[in-house]
Amino acid sequence: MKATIKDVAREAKVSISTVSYAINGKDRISEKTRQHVLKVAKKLNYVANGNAKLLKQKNTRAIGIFFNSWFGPIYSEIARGIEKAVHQAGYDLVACSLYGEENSTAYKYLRDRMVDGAIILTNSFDDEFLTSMASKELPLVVLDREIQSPHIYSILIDNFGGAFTATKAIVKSGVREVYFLGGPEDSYDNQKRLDGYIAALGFCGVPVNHDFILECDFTEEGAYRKMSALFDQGTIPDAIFSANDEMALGIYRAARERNLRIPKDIKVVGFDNIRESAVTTPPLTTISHQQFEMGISAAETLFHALKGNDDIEYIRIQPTKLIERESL
Amino acid sequence: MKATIKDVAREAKVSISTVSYAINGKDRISEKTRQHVLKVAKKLNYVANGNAKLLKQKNTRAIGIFFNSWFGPIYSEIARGIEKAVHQAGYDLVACSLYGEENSTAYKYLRDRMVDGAIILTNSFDDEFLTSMASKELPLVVLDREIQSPHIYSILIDNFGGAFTATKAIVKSGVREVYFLGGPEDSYDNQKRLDGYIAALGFCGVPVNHDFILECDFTEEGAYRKMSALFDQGTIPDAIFSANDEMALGIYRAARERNLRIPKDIKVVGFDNIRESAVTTPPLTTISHQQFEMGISAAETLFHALKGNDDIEYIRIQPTKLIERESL
DNA sequence: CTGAAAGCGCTTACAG
DNA sequence: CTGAAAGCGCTTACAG
Repeated sequence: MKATIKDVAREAKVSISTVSYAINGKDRISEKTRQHVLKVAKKLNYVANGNAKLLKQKNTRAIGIFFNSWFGPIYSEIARGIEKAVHQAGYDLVACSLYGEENSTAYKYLRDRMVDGAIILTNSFDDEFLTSMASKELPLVVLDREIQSPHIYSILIDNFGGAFTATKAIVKSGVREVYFLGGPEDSYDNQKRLDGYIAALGFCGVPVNHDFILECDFTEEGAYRKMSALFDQGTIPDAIFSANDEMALGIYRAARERNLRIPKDIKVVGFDNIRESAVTTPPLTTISHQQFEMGISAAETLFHALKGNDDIEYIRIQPTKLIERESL
Repeated sequence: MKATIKDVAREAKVSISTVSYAINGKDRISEKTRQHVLKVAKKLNYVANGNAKLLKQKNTRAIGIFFNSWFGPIYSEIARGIEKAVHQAGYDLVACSLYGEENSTAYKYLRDRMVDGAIILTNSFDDEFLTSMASKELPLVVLDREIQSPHIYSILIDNFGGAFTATKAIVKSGVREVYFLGGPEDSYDNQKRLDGYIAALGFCGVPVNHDFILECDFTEEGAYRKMSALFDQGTIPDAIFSANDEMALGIYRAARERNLRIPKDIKVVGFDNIRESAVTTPPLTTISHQQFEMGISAAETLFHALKGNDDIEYIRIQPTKLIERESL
């Protein structure tokens, strides 16, 4: 059985208070006593019970990172940034998924306040639940999503700006027939990216043609089908701005099957800079959001809130960058 | 401030025991009382303090998954499998990284026994530490690593079998000059994969040529450099078995720069089936280990151990499969 | 410098 | 069916 503070006290012939002081490095006891206690503790293989400690101390010194399901390639850089900042602050980071919904670990850990703060990478928690949970003692940071509520902070990708940059780059490369391959209409990201696309066309003096705006579903397979159909009816766009890289992969596959060359026959620009985009033939020109920095920013916002700062911006927008490769 | 059981008891005008019974659904109290208590609890927004609960109950009902750093694409499927099995068992799954080493969350959570069991996806914990932590109450499952110790179970990829299959497939395709591009010599995976390669050549009656065995470092960049040098000195292997997919990506890049065609000039087979391998040109033929099943297997092993079964195999080997694409 | 004691928020025999 | 009380393993005023 596991040794408790009592066992150590008995064995060391001191009181449990003394053991506690020794273990926690308080300077109230003599160095001699401390050393003695530490030796006994080591011998007994003693480690303090985390739950008892937390029960007294009230705070958990842990930050939760909650997401839908295990990280795809996109999330891992965000998580790395968060991890770095959280560690630096001396907190622990525990990741929980929402697999199982209301019975998921993420749900439970948030509801039971097993963490002092949380960073949320999913939209499976509904706004209402998050609003009801957030408090001064449990601030929340949501990524890529806007919730207007005290103690909830949003970090947003600059979807609009990224799409604007991508579309402008396409037009500058000399084409005027620029298609937009989008995600689901009700997707927040998609809406913003579409706005950026339209704004950039306007900016460049290219009229918007609504036939060029294709609705799809953000998946490789969906894009493959959509583009295959388009190609097979004889339409070969000069250029396509794909609202995410996954779909750009689908465009590539459909084009390759029909011997259409990228970028010669069709120029393609993506969004997200997923790992695959660097190794396609040709490598995909895309918009990168700075995941790592976004993670750092999320964690820092949280710690500011935890410190009680109340002049924190409720919304931060993370800049994007055009990654020029060979598909444009 | 957060409501406690006392607040609920006072407000509901019952004892705290009654509140506890009501909340936990024990059938010792009248339905009427229960409903009353539940209503008050809801009104007060009461949720039980997890730490206090755990302190009494002794076990955490949580499983830890510990890894080096945030999941690359390989790990996420394993995590998915683990998550599914853990959820099914009614446990929580918390993921912690080893970022920060001795001060990392993973280290702390294991040492402080914040979990009832753990699945370990890293070799940053040394064998000795794991051996000292493992017990009947805290069994451990290590992936892709062998530790001989009670209460520690290993789930291994069939590195040998996979390499054997890959190499045999290459020889069967009609070439006899098969190179091996390996990882670091002291890598466990690499050693087993090299053994499989050698065994397959022997099995097919092809003599082993030690000049064909190249040592590299499992990275894209390393492989790119190694192969560039090889090509530039005029050596163009008929075929290469790359001990992982990352390195196969480097081979592709070096070959592409020199207009060497795959598989016409060089056949390439990889190992791991990472996401990128499906979208290269041509798509990479590779060995897949069944990540998801491996995760399920890991979690199930853990729960068997937790239930006190003592006839569990200490080592399980996860089969591999040849994924035939177009690089062979 | 050290110890006896209260208390964190729960659960669970035990008594009635 | 309900309540008073012990106790889980700690921390931390308080007293000496």
